Amino acid sequence: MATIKDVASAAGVSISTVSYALSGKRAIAESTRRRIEDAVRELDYRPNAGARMLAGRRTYILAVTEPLRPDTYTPAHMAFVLAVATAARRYDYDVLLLTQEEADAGLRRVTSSRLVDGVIVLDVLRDDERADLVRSLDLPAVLIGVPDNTDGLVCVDLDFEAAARLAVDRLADAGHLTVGLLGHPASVYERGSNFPPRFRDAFLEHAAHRGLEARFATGEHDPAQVRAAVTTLLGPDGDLTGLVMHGEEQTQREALTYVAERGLTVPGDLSVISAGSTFDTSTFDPPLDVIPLVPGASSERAVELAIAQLSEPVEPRVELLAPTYVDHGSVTPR
Amino acid sequence: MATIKDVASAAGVSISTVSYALSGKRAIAESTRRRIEDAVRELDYRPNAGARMLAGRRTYILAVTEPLRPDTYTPAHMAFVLAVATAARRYDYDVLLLTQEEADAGLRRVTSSRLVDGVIVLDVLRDDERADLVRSLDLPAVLIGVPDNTDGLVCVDLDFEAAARLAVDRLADAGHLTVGLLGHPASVYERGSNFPPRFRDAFLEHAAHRGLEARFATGEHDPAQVRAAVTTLLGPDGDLTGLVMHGEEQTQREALTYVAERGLTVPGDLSVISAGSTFDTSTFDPPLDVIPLVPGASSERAVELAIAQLSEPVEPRVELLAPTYVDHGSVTPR
DNA sequence: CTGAAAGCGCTTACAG
DNA sequence: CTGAAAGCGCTTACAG
Repeated sequence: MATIKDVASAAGVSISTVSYALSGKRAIAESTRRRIEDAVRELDYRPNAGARMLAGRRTYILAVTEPLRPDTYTPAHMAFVLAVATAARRYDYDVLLLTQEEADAGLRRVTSSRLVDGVIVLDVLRDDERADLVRSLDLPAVLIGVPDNTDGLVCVDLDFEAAARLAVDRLADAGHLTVGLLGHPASVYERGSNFPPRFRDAFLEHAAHRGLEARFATGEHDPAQVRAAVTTLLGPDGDLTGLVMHGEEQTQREALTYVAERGLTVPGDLSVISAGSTFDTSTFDPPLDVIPLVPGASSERAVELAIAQLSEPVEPRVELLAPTYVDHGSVTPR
Repeated sequence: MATIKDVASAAGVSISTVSYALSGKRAIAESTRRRIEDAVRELDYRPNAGARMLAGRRTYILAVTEPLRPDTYTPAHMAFVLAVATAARRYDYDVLLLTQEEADAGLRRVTSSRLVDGVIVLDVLRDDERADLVRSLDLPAVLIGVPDNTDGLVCVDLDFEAAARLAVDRLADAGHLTVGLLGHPASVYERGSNFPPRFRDAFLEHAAHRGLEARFATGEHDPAQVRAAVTTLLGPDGDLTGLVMHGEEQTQREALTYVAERGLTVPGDLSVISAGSTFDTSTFDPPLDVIPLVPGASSERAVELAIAQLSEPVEPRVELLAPTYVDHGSVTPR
C-alpha cells in the first residue's frame, strides 16, 4: 500500500507538501499540485486512516446510535440511518453504527477512545438516557428528534406539531367536521417515543381549536385490529369524513383496503391524509395526499450541525423543519 | 484524556508493560497487573483508537455493506445489520456502515485506507458486483448469502433449500397433496436477490419429487394483491390444504386474516408453515409453525470467519446452516 | 518478568 | 511557495 512518502518521492516533493496539497490547507504551485495529483492517482494512494486520526484532530467518523428497540418501525428508522450515512459521506465522513446494547457504554467507548468526531442520536425517547450522556460528553452531538428536556442539546426534526395542524387545517378548510387519526401501535406511544405523541396531541388540540370532533385510534400490526380501529374511527353512525394516518405503511394500506371493502370511496366519502410518512403514498390505491417525513432533510442538517461543532461552538437549539403538503387528490370538500 | 503514559506512571511501570498487560500478549506479574488495572480504572483510560490502528495491525472495525435497495424487506435486512454489529462487539469490533452509493467505491476506500480489518457483505445478489470486488480485495470478507458464483468466496447462510424441503416434507408427511408457496414481492425475485429463488426452486422441485401438486404466488405490499394471491393459491376448487409462506410479516398476517375471512380455519382446513422468517410467528392468530431465519446465527459465524482470517488463512467455502422446525400447531394431518 | 526504543504514517507549527 | 522535523499514542521486536 502506497504511503505519503511514496507519493512525495514520486512527485519530487516533501511529504508535508503532499499533505498540504491534499488537504488544501495552504497554497501550492499549480505545477506541483499537478505532479502530486498524478502521483496519487498512479499509486492509488489513500491516506492511512489510523495515521490521519492520530496526527490530525479528526477521525472522519461519526457515531450513529439507533437502539432499534422491539416494536420500532424499522423501515423508517433504517431510512434515517441510511440518510445519515449518506449525508455524512458528503462531508467525507463515515458512520459507525452503535446498537441497543451499546447505547450507553458504546457512546462512552467510541468517545473516549477518540474513534469518532461526533454523534448522531436517532430514535429519541421523550426521556432518553442518551440525552444525559450526550450532555456530559463534550463532543459534537445532534439528536434527530426532540426529548422532553432539551436543555443544552442540539435537536433537529420535522415539526410534527405543525404537520398535525396542517393536516387538521386542510380537512377543516374543506368543511369536514369529524376527523380521525389512525396512529402507530400503542406500544410505540407507551415506550416513550417522542414524535408520535407530539403529532397526536397537536392533532387533537388543533382539531378542538378548529371546532372539530376528533378521534384517535392506534394502528396495530394485526390486520384485524387495524380494521377494528378504522371501524371505531368511522363511528357507529359513520359520520367520519376526514381521516389522517400517521403510522406504518402496511397499516395505512390495510386501512385503505378495508375502507374500500366497506364500500366507502376516497375521497368521495372519506378524505384521507397520510402524515409523517417516509414511504411513497402516490402508489397507494388511491394515491394519498401526504405530509412527508423526509429522512434526508433532518439528517443532512443534523450532520451539518455536528460537523460544524468541530470548528465553532454551536448554540443549543431545537430546529424544527417546516412540513410540506403534497397533493394527490385524496382530500375534497365535504 | 488519559494516555498510556499516564497509566504507566500511575502504576510505576513502563508503557510497554501497560500495553502488554492490557493485550495479554505476555506474562505480567500479578501485583503489576493489579496496579495497572487500578490505574486504568482510576484514570478511565481507553486506548486511543487512531494510535492503536497505526501501531498495531488491527483497526477493530468491520465494514458492513448493506445496499438497502428499494424494495428490500428492510426489517429483515436491518435485523442482519444489527446482528452483525452485535456479533462484532463480542470480538471487541465496531461496525462501519457502507450504503448503496458506497457499495463499490466505499469498499475500496475503507480497505485501502486501512480503516477496517474486514468486510461483511449483506443482501447478496445472485450476480453481485461486490463479490468480484471482494475477490480482488485481499482482505478478510464474508458474504451472508450465496451468489451464483462462489469461487474464492467465504459464504454463510441459512440452508434455504433444506428449509424448503423441510417445509414440503412436513406437509407431505401429514398427507397433504396440494401445497402452495406465498413468496416475496415479484420485484425481489426480479432484482436478483439470492435466497428467495433458492427457496422457491427447492420448494417446487421437492414438492414434485414428493408427488405433490405445487403452486407459487408472489406476495405484494398491497393487501388487495395479497388476497388475490391467496385466492389463486387456494385454487378454483379450493383444493389447497398446505400453505408455506416465505416473505414479509405483514403479507403473512394479511394472508391469515384473509383465510379466516374466507371461513377457513388453520390448521383445520389449511395447514400453514412460515419459513425463513425473522419475526415472531407465535403471536400470530393463529400461531404459525416456523422454520426461522435467525440473523444472529449467520452473523456470528460470518464475523467469526472474518476475524479468523486475520490470523490464519480460511479456505473459500459455502457454509449452510441447517434449518430447524418450531412447532406451534399450525400443521395437522389432512 | 520488565524496560528502552523504534516505528507505524500522518498533520502541523516552525523556518525560510 | 516549500521543507525538515516534532509529535500524535500506541505496539512490538530487541535486550536483559
